[in-house]
Amino acid sequence: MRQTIMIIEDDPHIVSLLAYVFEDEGYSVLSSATAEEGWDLICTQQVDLVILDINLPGIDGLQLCNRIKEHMVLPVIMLSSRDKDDDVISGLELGADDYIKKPFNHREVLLRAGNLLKRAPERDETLLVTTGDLMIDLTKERVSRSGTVLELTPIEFSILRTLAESLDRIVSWQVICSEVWGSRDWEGGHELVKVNIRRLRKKIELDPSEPVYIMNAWGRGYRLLKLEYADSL
Amino acid sequence: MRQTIMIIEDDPHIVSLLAYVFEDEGYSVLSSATAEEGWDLICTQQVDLVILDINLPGIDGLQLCNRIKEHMVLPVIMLSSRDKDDDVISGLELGADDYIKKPFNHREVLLRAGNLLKRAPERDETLLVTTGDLMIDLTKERVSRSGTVLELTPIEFSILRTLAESLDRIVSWQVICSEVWGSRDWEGGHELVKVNIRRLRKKIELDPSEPVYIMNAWGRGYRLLKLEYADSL
DNA sequence: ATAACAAGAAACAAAACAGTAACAAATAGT
DNA sequence: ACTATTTGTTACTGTTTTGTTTCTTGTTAT
Repeated sequence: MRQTIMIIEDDPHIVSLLAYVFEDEGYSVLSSATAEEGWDLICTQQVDLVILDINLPGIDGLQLCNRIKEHMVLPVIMLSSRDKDDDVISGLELGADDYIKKPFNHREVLLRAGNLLKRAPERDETLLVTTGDLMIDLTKERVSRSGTVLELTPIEFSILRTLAESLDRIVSWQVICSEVWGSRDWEGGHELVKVNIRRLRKKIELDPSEPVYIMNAWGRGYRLLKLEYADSL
Repeated sequence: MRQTIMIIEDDPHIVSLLAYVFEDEGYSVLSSATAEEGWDLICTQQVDLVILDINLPGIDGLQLCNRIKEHMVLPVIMLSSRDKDDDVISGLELGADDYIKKPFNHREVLLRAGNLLKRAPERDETLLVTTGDLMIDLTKERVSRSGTVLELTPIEFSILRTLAESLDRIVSWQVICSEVWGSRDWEGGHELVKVNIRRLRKKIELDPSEPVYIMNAWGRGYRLLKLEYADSL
């Protein structure tokens, strides 16, 4: 899903420059010359980030920023030619996430925007764990690999959740046992985990005999590896 | 719980100004004039945010930022007198979360720091011990040398952890025994430690017959030496 | 220098462990 | 009640780890 940048700025040159830069990087761009129109667009369209000039005719950028922050969770970058510290400060105090002074370098804008967007999705979807091509949605209890949904049984999912909650850290079979089955007579616990790990691997690993996600740490337990994602979804 | 700001900056005036400002707002402050010392503090102390000068003697701020971002989740604000766009950009590209140019307004620094901390409320509990090219991640239970992961057995790791927790100090074989095996009949304990130290060295030392990391203190025990890092990762 | 002792090295067997498969019991859907 | 799926149990195999022993090398103190 492409992310959308909303540019609110009355200087058409700046708008077209920014639009060009962001579209070139694969973003969708919306723009508006006034705060009023911008607000309407923000409310009706799917917007992921707002770039907002301080100097606007009518309602100014600071007021709009304030309004945005009161009503929604949405990153805002303020833009200003005024070089006074006061503006930076009032902008940030009103909740702006970043502040860039004109004239700006377009690479800097891109990077700062990217920075904010990187962080944004983790905020509301805190319960999504990803590693490599694997996506584990702990809220919806759904697991997918490269987009295709994997059907896990309750116990399989429960084990995967336990591992995902300690992503990249080793989880002993004792911990898995207590997380998945609650208190349980420990006899056979080790075996149980072994067998179910195998069943889980059969479903989530491309080649279960050469596991990539669930790795064994000899004598210590299992670890769901944190992998950087390949560029496929 | 008070949040801790780490300031890495070689100009003592700036350090004391920032320290004053942040402490006044209720933060705890740690500081260091060099990247090396700063890194050690970040690894061993609970730090929530780093303010990092670009110009530092020895290893510079950009390199340290890079290293931090590779190993932990921790917001970084770069600080620089250089006003060139290139610096801003390379700082942000290396993963810095924000960038402030000197001279700065102290309110602005506070607000930007507050912004980052708001977003990253959970403290990443990375307990990292480094010496030379060795990295021992006590949280993830993972050891790497120059970036490559070393596979240690439970006992090997347990010994290394014991030594790492007393970095640069001598640990007797009695202490190793009780840390690794718990209470144990002491017969053969000395031999056990000897053999397993050897096994450990075989894996972590480049040349096990010429150990660099784990040194023997004759008649007293072993010591994991604290080495300054080569600039290789 | 040399005895006394600590540490390094190598080899071996026992124990612990992970992976695998097959099968029985429990559970849910029809 | 019957079938399919899920879950628990047991058994087997090959591998890795670990404790023990023995021998060699190196260090310290007399």
